Amino acid sequence: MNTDIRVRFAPSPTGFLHIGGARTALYNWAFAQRHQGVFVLRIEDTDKERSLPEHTAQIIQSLRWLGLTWDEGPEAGGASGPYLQSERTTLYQDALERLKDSGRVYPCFCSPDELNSKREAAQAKKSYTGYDRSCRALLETEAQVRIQSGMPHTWRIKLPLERESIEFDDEVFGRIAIPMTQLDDFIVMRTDGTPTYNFVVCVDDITMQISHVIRGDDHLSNTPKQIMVYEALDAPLPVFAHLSMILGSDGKRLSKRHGATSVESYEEEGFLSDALFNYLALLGWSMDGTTTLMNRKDITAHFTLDRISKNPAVFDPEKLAWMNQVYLKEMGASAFVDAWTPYLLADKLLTQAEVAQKRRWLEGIYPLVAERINTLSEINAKSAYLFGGAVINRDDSSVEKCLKNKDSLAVLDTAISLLAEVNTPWSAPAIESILRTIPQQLEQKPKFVFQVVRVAVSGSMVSLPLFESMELLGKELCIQRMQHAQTLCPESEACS
RNA sequence: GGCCCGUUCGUCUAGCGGUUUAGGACACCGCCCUCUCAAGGCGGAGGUCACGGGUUCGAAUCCCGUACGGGCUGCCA
Repeated sequence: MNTDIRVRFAPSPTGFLHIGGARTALYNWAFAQRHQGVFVLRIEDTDKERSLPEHTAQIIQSLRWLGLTWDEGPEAGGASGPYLQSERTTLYQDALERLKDSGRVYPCFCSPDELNSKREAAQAKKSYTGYDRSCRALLETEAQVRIQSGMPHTWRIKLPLERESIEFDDEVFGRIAIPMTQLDDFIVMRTDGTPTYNFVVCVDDITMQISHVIRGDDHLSNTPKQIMVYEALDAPLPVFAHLSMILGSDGKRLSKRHGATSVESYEEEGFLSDALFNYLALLGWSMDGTTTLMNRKDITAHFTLDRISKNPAVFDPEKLAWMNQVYLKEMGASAFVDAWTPYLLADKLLTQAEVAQKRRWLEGIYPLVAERINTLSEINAKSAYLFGGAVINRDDSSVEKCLKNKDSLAVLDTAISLLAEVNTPWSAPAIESILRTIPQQLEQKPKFVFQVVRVAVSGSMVSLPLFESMELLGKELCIQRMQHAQTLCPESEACS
């Protein structure tokens, strides 16, 4: 393991794992894998109001499901813990003390109201809205007196005013330069003694020795501020790589109104971890412009920061669906049945014991259904008729079109009598060769004959392949269903 | 308002000054296959590379503007 390469994913447990967060985690993970580095999971739970332990559990579950395992973090441990920000307060205190000792921060006694009115005034004049640094001019003795007297105060970082600009090289965006005039002496410690985000994130990344900060580009503009913290703490700068955001189909930030946004919901809808992984990897990164199907190994073998796109990417559910089918068709019968089982149980199609007992039979459904679905959640609807008894629900319009025909009864009569005589193994090819004799026998079109049998046996004009379905149903059930279907047919001309 | 960033088929992208009549994938259309639906095979349509100026023998590729979109500008993260 290359311990010089250390990356992290730092979600706030204020909700489930978002698709965008998952991609950020994935890129960090892939980068760590590529360089045999260390992937750290850190939970940014400083927002007491919105942070919930169950959200942390949910995020952890989603990361695991996607196969994004971490080397250090909750449940994994590690030498640079704790990995919950709420348990790291002494680290932030220590860092602040160091900044006080080195004179890189100063106390600010301006009240929020004061600050607000200053800001509003500046806004009205359309001039610089940052802090005017009035408390920076305070004599240290005066500041001490005020602190001693218990006057509420924050601590602000003392920016190096002599600098013209702060510049850094982003691995994705290239060189970024921000004029010093755009930066202010931002607060690092609040009146209540809690540290602010731009301070904590730096202390954490420094103490965790993060070498590459790979995160959303909403932090691009925050980076210069954070560089100031690194410098004040005399810490070496990490490499920065910012990821543009993921958008919905309308070009706006991906949100609830675009449909599912949580990794959890994609799992529930029956997307495969491998497929979501592949899709997310390609949402903003490409290996060569032509390869679209890549497994985890392919991705980690080729993943480089310089091939990450600067453009925001629109999340395309249709392409994900297509990709999921590709993976469904490749996963194999056994894995398929395993993945399907929770859905079988949920819809009470089978019990756990029946699943085990009928495993081979269930595996037989795989090749029929895999190329007809996009997600696991669609399997039950497509295959429900394979689970019923002699009497099944039939789709009204299918009955109308196929069974109410004057020739339907004759078709079923013939089919039943021919199939009843089968004493070779009940197989799809055998069934097919028998049924194929009916059209010429009755002088009907093959399509008509097969559709009548299909509706009789499956209940619908649209079903999985007919002969294979009949094989799976077994001889008895097929005949019983056809007999029941006959009760829905009008009397044939021959009989009337 | 200020600053920062982005802009190649509907979508994801390839492209890093000449090999480009801009390539691939999803979606779309047509044909073939066919017991339905799919899947698969073959083919097609779709981009004045946001726009306008430069630089250059030559620009999607470099530079400058404009437009549009996004981010930051909090004692939120």
